[in-house]
Amino acid sequence: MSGIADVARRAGVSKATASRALTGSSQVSDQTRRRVQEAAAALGYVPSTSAVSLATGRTRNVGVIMPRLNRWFFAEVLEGIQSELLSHGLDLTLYDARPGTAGRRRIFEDFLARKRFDGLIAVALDPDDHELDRLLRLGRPVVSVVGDAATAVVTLDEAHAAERATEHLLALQHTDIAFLGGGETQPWASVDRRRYEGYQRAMSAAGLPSRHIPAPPSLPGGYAAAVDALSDARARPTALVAVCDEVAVGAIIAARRLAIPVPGGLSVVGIDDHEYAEMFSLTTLAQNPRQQGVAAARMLVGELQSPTAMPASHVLQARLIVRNSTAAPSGTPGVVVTDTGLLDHA
Amino acid sequence: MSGIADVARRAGVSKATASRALTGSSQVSDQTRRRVQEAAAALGYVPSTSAVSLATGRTRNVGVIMPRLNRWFFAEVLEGIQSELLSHGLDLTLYDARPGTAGRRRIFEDFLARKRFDGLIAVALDPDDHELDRLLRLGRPVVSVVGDAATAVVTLDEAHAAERATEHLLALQHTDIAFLGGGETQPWASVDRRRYEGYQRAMSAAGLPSRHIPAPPSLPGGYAAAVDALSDARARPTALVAVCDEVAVGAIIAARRLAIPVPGGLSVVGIDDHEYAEMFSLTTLAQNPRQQGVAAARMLVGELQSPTAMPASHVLQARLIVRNSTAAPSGTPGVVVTDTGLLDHA
DNA sequence: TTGTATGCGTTATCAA
DNA sequence: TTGATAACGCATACAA
Repeated sequence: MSGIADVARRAGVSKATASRALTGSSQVSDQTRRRVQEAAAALGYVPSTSAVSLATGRTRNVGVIMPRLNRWFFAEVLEGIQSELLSHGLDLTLYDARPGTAGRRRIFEDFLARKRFDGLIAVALDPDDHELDRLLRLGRPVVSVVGDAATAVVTLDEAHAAERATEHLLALQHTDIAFLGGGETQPWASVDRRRYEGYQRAMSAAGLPSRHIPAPPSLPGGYAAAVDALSDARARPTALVAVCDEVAVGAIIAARRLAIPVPGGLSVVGIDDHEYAEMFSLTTLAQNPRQQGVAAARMLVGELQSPTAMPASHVLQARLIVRNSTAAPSGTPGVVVTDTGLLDHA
Repeated sequence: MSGIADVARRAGVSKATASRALTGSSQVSDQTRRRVQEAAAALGYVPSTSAVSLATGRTRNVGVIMPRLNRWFFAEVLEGIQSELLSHGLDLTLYDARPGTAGRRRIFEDFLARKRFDGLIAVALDPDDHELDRLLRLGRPVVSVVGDAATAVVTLDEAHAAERATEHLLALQHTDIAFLGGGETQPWASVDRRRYEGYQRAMSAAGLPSRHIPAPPSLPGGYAAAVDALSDARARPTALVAVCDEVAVGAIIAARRLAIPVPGGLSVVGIDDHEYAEMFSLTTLAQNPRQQGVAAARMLVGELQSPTAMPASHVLQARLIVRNSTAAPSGTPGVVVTDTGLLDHA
């Protein structure tokens, strides 16, 4: 409850020197600085954030806006951002902008305009033109995680990740490879689209036709779509590139249910290296969303400390982790697929 | 960029009336109010939050503190809180206070003390005495989601939920029922402990011994623990009460891997009604964390609008959803367990 | 190195 | 109903 005036009085100095001693900015003699600090500690002085903001124009707060919270990727990114901001003494205010909701409109029209933050991190926001405009007109630095810039950006090379996932299957001699994920008709999330493009690129480079099986981006979504797509033994592909690990795991569970051995009868590769990937022996292209959060926060903090031209770009590459959900298609000469799906070179 | 002075000038009134007209507090003639509002709209006037806070002492912001973000329960609660706050025009600042970390200490020592919020929502925080003290001394209303009060609280009746889960199995004639979850030695999360107590209560009421199988509170955790505990066919229980659905699903996957039919050879009941529950036909005691978030936010907002004595308590009861992961133990007279696990009365 | 005085953008008090 | 003016709690330009 005590203000800087109290601290100043107790230390026997003016408010101005007290302020200087505590913010560490200007020149203050070591002795008085110590006295002021002791007084502040003794009184349990905590500066009023609103007064500081009003006087300095800085909030010491960062906004984070994302389309949802309850998916592995988003939660991980958020934790990464949070921990990095924490270490800089910055607060985090969160905006949950689910696409197509009134809440999202409200956020863009009202909440962001309050500019309660020094900078903004947008995670997989996929803003439309109007929203992007709003974002940029804020006059605050913006860093995106996932997305195609216009702002500074930290992102996985989505297309390349999917391309390499596909190439992994191609190298195993698969030719009938389907992409599992993405919507049926409604507009795709940009991430899904880019991953699909990577898959297509690899397929056409191999002279093979693409094949798309729509699936909602969740484990149950992948499960349901896979149960459907895999039931017809004659028509089903020998391998799947899943849009993400959750969908991939859903597909593996579906295969088990249909008594299709993985990887003996079906290979599945994901993208993410999700928390569940190891348990399901899922071959995947690993990314590290937590690290992306940290990187984005760090980028923003740097920009706040010393403003630059901005639009930096930080593109990360996924790392292939081969586990036991991928193998050569059955019948491939030179390899034997055992019961347990282990691959033995004959 | 334009302030209330600009609005006042454009409307031809003083700053004071402009403020009154916009905040809607005092008496202003309809005509001037309209003029002021038009001026504000024309200028795109947005009040400075720090100035408002400094003048009023209110931040129009709510703090949310939770021990983690990347679990279904927490993400759902957070989404519920967020959406409710949004509809009241309140901002949300998030504190990720993972137990035992330096970050958590920093949050309690520094961040909360800044009092950037009018009130606080603590989700499954399990604060120790020192932390609780800090929380209460803040001089701001605190609402907990999950937890044993000292603050106002919105919570599931955890013990009763577990008790009913156990009773469901007892009614099916199970006698060898184990509790899956909770730590080996390290202090349990309070939720886990309370659920275990509910299980114990039902077991001893039935004159049966309790049996505890430790498992980390995650799907892979439940899987690993169940694989371990179920391998010995003679020693394994006929039914499991899982501490939560994620652990329950892990156990179901483990059972499938061990070729133990569910529910034919093993019944599993969870608590939550997680996103995955339906896909795995999991019998469970449903709670609605999103709704709990909404309720907590609503409670806090009410308290902010008209302060009361506080410590209200809002205890919710779980709802039993019987799916297909529970059945009578094999060999029970009067029932036949079919291949697919469907229960037929003979 | 320190103190004085002013500004930050509102709301709130007091007169008119 | 309205207007002038004083807080709100701090940082900072300027003067000493």
